[in-house]
Amino acid sequence: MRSAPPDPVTLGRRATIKEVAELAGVSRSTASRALTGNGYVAEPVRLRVRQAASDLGYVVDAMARSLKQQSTRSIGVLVSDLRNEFYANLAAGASRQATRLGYTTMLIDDQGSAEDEMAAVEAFVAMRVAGVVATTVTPDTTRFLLRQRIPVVEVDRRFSDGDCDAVVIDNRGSARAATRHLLELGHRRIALLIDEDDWTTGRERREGYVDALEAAGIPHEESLVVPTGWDVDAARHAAREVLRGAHRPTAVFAANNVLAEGTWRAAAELGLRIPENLSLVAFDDVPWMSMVTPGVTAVAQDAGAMGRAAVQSLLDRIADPDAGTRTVVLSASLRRRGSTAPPADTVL
Amino acid sequence: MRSAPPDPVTLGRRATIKEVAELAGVSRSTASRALTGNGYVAEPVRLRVRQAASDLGYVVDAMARSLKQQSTRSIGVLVSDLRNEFYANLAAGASRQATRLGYTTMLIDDQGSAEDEMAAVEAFVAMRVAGVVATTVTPDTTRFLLRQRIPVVEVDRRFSDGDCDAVVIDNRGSARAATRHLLELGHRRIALLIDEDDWTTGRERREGYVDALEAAGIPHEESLVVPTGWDVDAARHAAREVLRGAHRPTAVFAANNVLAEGTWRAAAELGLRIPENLSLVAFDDVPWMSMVTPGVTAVAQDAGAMGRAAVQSLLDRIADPDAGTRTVVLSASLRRRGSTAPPADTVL
DNA sequence: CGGTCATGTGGCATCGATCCCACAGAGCAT
DNA sequence: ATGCTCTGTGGGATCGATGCCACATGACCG
Repeated sequence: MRSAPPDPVTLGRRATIKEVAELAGVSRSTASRALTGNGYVAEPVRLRVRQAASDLGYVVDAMARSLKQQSTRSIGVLVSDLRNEFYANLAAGASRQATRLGYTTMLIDDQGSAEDEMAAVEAFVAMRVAGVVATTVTPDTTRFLLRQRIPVVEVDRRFSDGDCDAVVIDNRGSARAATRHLLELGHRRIALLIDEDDWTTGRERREGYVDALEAAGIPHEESLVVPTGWDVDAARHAAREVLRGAHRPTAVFAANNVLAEGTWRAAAELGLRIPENLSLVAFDDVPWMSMVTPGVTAVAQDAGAMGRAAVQSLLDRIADPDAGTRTVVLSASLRRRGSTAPPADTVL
Repeated sequence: MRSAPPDPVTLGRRATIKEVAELAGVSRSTASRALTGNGYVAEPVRLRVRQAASDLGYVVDAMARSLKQQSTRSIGVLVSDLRNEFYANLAAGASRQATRLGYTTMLIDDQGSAEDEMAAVEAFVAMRVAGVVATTVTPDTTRFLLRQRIPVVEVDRRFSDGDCDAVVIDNRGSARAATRHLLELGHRRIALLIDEDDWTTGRERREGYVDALEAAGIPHEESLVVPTGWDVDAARHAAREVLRGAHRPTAVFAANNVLAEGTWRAAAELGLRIPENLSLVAFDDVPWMSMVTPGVTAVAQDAGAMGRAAVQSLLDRIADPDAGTRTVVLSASLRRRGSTAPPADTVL
């Protein structure tokens, strides 16, 4: 029976700073100073300690550290659905920015459910995260975190106006620009396909649509605002209804990428050619919109930038907890593609 | 000066179990038992403690708990690029499964960089995660974690054959099926567009392609295997080169969704009609492939299922650290769409 | 009435890292 | 010599929750 040398890394338990200190022949205090760089340590001692740590494969126990320091270097990121590219890009931007600034990220996908969301933030509180970036679905979430004195940045949509920082895009202005684009092409009957009204995103997009119509002196026709469910099929059915009639709109403004997909499929099913028979503008540019023929004109919001900005805001807030709350409004741009053209029966 | 009642939640620090115990008029031990449910507590006492906890907004300190218990209920998930839908779906599947099983997730996007990857796993070790699910880019990552005695499950690609559990799909078989589909349609000159060979994914897809050709008795022509970079532009250029010649292939098998996008764009630029002038099969089905006309025939792998399976494997491993390592191979299916048809000059 | 058991409760050490404080020794000026 | 500063090190309390163990109470039996 060969006996392997007792390798503290491969065999025993995980090394602690006490073991590092013993191996280096110093006290725990000195080892701690040598490794963290806080306080005096003679150079040769520092080297000895570092060597011992690496020999033992020592990695600091973040639990013990933050218990003592009463603070962590991690933030919580909460999104509604990672499978949706918008949230995925948002999360990626946030996570990378956090890493860059020396924080680790706890990311939770709450599936858009209020219950899961509350469970998620409880986990964040338990982990004593330094702050949270979230696309919430109820105002309770932010309220709960603020009661626990944990800074929050709401992203994409606002629920707690003024009570916390936020990062959003100019939904109203972008929706107005998209609608104006259609008006300038000569469209007069423009349908708005929209899934909800409770969040600032939906409400503001609708307001922007109305703004543009009013500015053009066009009466706001209630039947052209089409409420629908949140998934592709619901949107497809709703679009089919509104596009079937003889007096159908000449253009559709879809308030998000899912609704745009539904509209696109409905048009194909009805044999409507885009843009000859129907113009289409989408809110939220996603890859398929530039892959199809013709490409879909869309409002492009930079989700990654929103994530980065949110983390930046959060860390600013952590650095100065008493500053006034701030809302960062990012701009979005309209990407013109082939799906929008003057209506067939119009001469400009 | 009005003096507000001293509200422990809104004002002071975060409540500790000691404060809960005092408010309930019991000892810390009893409070702990009442809240965790381990050990005897009389029913009225339990209620009093729970009430006190909720009055104070008490949330357990996960740091202190896991320091004491020497274990955590969180796992690390490491992916290469959240902006890529494949990884986003994988992460979503993993995260949801973990939540379902009572674990929290630390998710890190390492941008496909070996350095970031090592930093990420150091953070995981520091947080004392119970295990890690990762799409790694070097064998070092897994090795490092295993040395720290942290269970690892490699997903999508394997680097540490046999040393740890893994969840992959049947790349070779799926690539074989995709190639065979083209052969059955009558194609004989089939190009393979591929970006790398170092990972098991690329290597196995290539092997599957070769398998199918050999089985059909078709000589493997070296010039039809086209190596390219990893982004859309590189793929587009490479595809343009191979599709330009007179003696061009009648079909292209793109080894992932990015390469398929490049091929699609190159074909459009060259005025090649799909499927009349060129058939296209992709590995990894993504939404645009069913939005464009014609739809793109593709091997669909269920990334969410891979994430779920990986977390399941990880928790199995945590439950039984000494079991033999296991590799779960998920199947993928070929979705036939309009982009594949018999070559123009062939009569079947 | 003493002993045993079941049911509850509290004291206290413990997890690992940090950091305040005390102190040692060296160098230097008074 | 005494007092002072500067550099460097170690002792020990501390963070919050847990869970072992000892002990208290009451019921019940022999």
